[in-house]
Amino acid sequence: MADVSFTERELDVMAVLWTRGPSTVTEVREVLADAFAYTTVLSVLRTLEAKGHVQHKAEGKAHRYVPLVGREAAGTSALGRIVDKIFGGSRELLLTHLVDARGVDDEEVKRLRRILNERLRGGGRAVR
Amino acid sequence: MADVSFTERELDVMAVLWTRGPSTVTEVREVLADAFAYTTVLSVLRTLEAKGHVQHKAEGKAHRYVPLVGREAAGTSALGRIVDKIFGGSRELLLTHLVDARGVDDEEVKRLRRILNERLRGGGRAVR
DNA sequence: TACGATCTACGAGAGTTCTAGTAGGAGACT
DNA sequence: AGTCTCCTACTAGAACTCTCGTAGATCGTA
Repeated sequence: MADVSFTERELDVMAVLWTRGPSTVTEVREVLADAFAYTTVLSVLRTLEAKGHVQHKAEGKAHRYVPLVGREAAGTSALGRIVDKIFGGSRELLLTHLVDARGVDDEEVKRLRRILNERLRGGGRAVR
Repeated sequence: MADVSFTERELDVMAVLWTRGPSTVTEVREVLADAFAYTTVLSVLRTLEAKGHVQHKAEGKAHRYVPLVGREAAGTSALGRIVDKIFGGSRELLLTHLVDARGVDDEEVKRLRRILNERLRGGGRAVR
């Protein structure tokens, strides 16, 4: 699989496509937190397309952009980098950090634990 | 706190400082996976210093660079960005992803669960 | 002192990222 | 047909990133 990494701005745009689904420039622009020129958003989308991360289909005279890379692939890539470079390869350290973050209460920790339990209860796949 | 984000190469170098501790250019260079010119590594370190992420102290005629930003801060920043942008704010989704990664066996999942249990057993701090 | 090794400071070129302006096409309305 | 609006294509400049070369300082040693 090709490298799936995004620049800051590209990630902003991909985030919109992931949550909203296929969108036009105008739609993406409306969702973005900061105000950018229409052409700025268009440029980012075109760059993403050039890199093969999105694709467009005509819709009237506009283009609707469809993400070709899912959250999964992007997440795998980004998380891998973080685990390696920042947490020295330790997933434990990363998890510790995750639950020490502000705003994580016991309820959430329990939900997280449930995920692990389900994974252990055979919900998870075997090690390949 | 100032923005704690690193470019790819800066992160490579910070990773060395985090694992090895304060290091000279030569030391960092030896640890880096890819072969870079001495001056390349020096430049990265100088850039990091200009941004306030590291500091140096003289040691003989060489400089020893000390990280001013810890794994913690960098991790918080990077993880926050990923949770927000890629996993739509869901730490659960991130964790699911983390344990679905290749190479994660049941033993590791149990270790991770232990971390959560300890956190619940009051090892964790109260919610501020 | 002269030489070689080592190290920093500075400069710079190539490539990427970020932002947005301008030009021009196409549909809608008068 | 003329004009307004919306949209894409193209262009471009400023800033940043990545890499490394060259110059010059310093230290140890012959």
